[in-house]
Amino acid sequence: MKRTRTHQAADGPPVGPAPVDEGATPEWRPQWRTFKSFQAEFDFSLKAICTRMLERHRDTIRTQKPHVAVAKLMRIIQTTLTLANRKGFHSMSLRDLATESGLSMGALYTYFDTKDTLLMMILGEVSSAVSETLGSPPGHLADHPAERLRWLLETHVYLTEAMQPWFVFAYMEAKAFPKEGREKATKSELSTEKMIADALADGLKRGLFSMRDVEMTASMIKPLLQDWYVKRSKYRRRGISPEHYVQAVTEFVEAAIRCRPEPNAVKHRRSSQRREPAVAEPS
Amino acid sequence: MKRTRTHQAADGPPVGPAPVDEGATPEWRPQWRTFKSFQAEFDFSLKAICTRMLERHRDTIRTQKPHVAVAKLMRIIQTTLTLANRKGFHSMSLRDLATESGLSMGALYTYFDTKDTLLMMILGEVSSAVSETLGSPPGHLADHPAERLRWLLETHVYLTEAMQPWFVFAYMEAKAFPKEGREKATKSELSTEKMIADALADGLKRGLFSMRDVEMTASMIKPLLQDWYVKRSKYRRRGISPEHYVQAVTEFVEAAIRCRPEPNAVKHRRSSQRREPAVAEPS
DNA sequence: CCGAAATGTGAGCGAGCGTTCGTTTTTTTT
DNA sequence: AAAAAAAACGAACGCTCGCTCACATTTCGG
Repeated sequence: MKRTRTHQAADGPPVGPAPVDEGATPEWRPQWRTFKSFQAEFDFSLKAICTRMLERHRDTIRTQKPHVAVAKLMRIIQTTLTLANRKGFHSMSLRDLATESGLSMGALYTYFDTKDTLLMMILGEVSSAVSETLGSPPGHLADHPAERLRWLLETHVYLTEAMQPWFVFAYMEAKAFPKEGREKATKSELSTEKMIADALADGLKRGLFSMRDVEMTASMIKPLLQDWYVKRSKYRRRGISPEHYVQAVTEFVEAAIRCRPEPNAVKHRRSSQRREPAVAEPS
Repeated sequence: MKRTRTHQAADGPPVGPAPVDEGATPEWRPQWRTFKSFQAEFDFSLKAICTRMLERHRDTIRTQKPHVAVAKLMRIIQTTLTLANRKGFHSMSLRDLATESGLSMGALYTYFDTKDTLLMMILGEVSSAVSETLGSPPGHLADHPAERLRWLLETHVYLTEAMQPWFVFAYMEAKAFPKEGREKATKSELSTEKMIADALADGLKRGLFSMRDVEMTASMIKPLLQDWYVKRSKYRRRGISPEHYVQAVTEFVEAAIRCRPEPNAVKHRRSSQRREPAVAEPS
């Protein structure tokens, strides 16, 4: 009812590495990835994550057969995320977890030795997912801060979309982490902000952006990215797709830092329709 | 070490209702309030809040003498906010609370009949503080959406600064509210967003702002306001004052929606120094 | 300075928590 | 099909929780 449906490539084929053309200029490169294309590149399905989880904790998990272990882990983790995000991790009892996941109390303890270990296992997957995806931006973006900024926003939204319950979990339970975990969370949080700040500083130096304070601007972009997963249900209710949100945030940020297109850089779509006044959508 | 100290009126006398002039034009009005001026207008000290709290719960609080009740309430609430914001409300035991606040278990129960009641009492003060301050914007802003938007951002930041632990508490414990409270929180959250959206829509209609989607823009401004109290310690570490933050957010938002000064409206300071490129502050 | 009203106290209650472990069930190997 | 290995089970344990209540202490008008 409210959908404006302005995002462009959505529903189209996932934009891969570089199928030349479709537009006009030869140096066109498909910048605007879709969530689908992200999913094609990274596997953050429950199964894939639990498989990695098992490998990382072979010594503590007492179940031998991998396929059995992964299957059970999936049930445990799935249920944990659901219950914890509803009532909080501390309020979720292991009896609840056992009942809902269909395992017994004893069976649970084949996969972790402490409730806190379960928490840390989940947190671990979140933080390694962050460094796997955001840690190594494509090299060809090194000299293009505007593109790199977009890539950061896009990747962050898509990652947190793929692992939404995980990120909500990490975000909400962060203060209860056993110190070691809390520091890990803070560090990862700051490193994202640092990446944004670097792109901003770079663009500022090249005269592409304009802002008063780089660090401050970076720390205002961060909550925009977090809002996507923290308030996911609100956006779902309003029918906002990940692509739609990426576009909205990108436009908002680019306008705020007065982002100008790079002179001889990759061209990005949307440049023609960019400055129209737009129509109000009351209420 | 990092402070840039660009905010103007700070340290100066609190800007009251309307001491004409200081600039040049006669219709100058001091728009940029300080946190101090906010505090002069509203009393959100612990004592004041606990006094209101007592009045609102005279029937459930069994202590007769008001000054005794307020004193004890202050100890209880103060301790609750501290402990709950450190470990979470559910992880805070009433024994902890009793010890830290210097009361006995039994004494606590003179002030509430259930742990959940304590939670709801705190939430109640937060939500009534919101409606008291944000609920009635000064009438003279009715026809000036840009000024109204600023007033909203400013007031929100100052309110949450004055009651920071309260807001963190409400934000973090929201999902554990006994339903009634959860709905209240959601409703108040949405009403703030609605106020922002109204100002945006108004400005758009008058041709002062430019944005693609009003509702979406409003929902991106909200997290910027929440960040102030949720990540308060980060900003404290960096030496950012409330005034500084208000300014940064305002500039960021106004640039994003391409806010233009209203033709024949109140003039606002800062317009001269506004569009300079600024210098990077690396790392 | 008394005595009644108001406050404060903290051991004790049952419930529910995280965790363990002797046992049963299932699976695999022989 | 029997024996061995692996996995699942869930009652039981010690502990902490929210909450109560019979009693001790303080307050204060007369």
